[in-house]
Amino acid sequence: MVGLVDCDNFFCSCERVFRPDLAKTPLVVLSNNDGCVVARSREVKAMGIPEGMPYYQLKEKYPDSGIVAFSSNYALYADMSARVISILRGEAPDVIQYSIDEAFLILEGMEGLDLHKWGEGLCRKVQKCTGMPVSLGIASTNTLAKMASKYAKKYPGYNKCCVISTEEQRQKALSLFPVGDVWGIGRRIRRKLEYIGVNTAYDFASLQKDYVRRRFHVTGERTWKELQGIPCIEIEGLEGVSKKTIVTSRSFPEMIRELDDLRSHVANYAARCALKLRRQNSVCAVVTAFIQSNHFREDLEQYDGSGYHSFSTPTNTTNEIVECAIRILDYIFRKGIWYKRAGIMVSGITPANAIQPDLFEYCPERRRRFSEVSAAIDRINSRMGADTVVLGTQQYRERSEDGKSIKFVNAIRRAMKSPDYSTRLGAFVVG
DNA sequence: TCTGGGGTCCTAGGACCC
DNA sequence: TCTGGGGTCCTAGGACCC
Repeated sequence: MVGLVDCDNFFCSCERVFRPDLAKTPLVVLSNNDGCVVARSREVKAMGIPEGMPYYQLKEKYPDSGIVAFSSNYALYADMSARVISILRGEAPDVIQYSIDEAFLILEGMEGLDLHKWGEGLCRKVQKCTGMPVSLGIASTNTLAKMASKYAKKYPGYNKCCVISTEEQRQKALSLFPVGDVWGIGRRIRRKLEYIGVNTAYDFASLQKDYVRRRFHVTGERTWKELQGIPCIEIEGLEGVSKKTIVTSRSFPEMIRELDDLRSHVANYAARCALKLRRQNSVCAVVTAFIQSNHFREDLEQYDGSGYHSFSTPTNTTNEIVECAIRILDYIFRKGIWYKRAGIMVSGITPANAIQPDLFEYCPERRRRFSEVSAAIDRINSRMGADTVVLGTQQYRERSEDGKSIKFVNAIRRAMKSPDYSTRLGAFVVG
């Protein structure tokens, strides 16, 4: 059997752990730049407010709702996630973290145990030790465990833990479950299925295997099998697995038209990608940069530009990746466009300890020096705080009216961020 | 005025190889 | 005029997930 632990309204619950006064208050957490709603408390969901609603629309449509909004506080969420996972590791035979707020539990060697009772106890313990409310689904496959966790979340009668172990339970669970809520069935496939009269997970599981294979390919067939109770979807954990592509991209709080300002953003995203590469001990062979106009503003000229560059010898140094990104930016930049978003992607990722140098162009001395600079930057920033040391191009400049003085400013708007309660002592110092 | 960010896998089709 | 068979690698686009 496998279990799936899912934190309830994770981001909102993180905020509530340190603000118990908001336990019953409708709560939302916003995306970068306080753009749109990315997490909703139970009360907000009950009001029918959809995920992804722009924050300004929320304020317009629900002016007196008493909804409290938070900017996203990723340091807090990452730390709360680690706390929950560490409790799970102490209780379950094996734990695979699947996302920031979910983990699969491999429940081998627990035959004969009352799994429901065990699960209830586990959820209680997580809540007690971390303050995080979680729901647990237990079944014979990952897809069924996911389904069970949704039942556990939805119906208080399960007391946070739902087990699907008998054939009878499986059939009942399937027949009451909307097909679009099945893990692996997204919007597109749901529409196709509903068109042919398949509305529940039970309907889907009742289709002929060959038909499912033909219409929905291997991925659809796997989901179909998992619903029958035949495990065939492997889970890869978050930890230790090297990413194959790494992206850093952001929307800007305001639109930008100057190349100079775009450069600061692009340099920062490139530096961030380089850091992520070094953290997983990798190098990349390809850097891609892209810039986009504001797609919501149909009245303005639209432009999506992108370009890439391949290194003859793969690298992870900040200097090289930033330099390369800026060069691409200069090439794809078009004057007169109001830009709203930019990003950097690194790909062609391989282990840093197995670099294949270019036969003719590789300059070991140059590379060695850049590597040392990056290593020094990492050491300083890990001790003194992120971005204590950055390259000159990474600084966000704001010119004064007369153009004489330059001020360095923050790039992302987070007007309603909570303090970093669990990771900075200073968070508790008033004033 | 204000609209997020980061990933993976699969398939089809083209290029190329022997 | 006739024109095989089998395979790999790469890429773009689609679909999904959180």
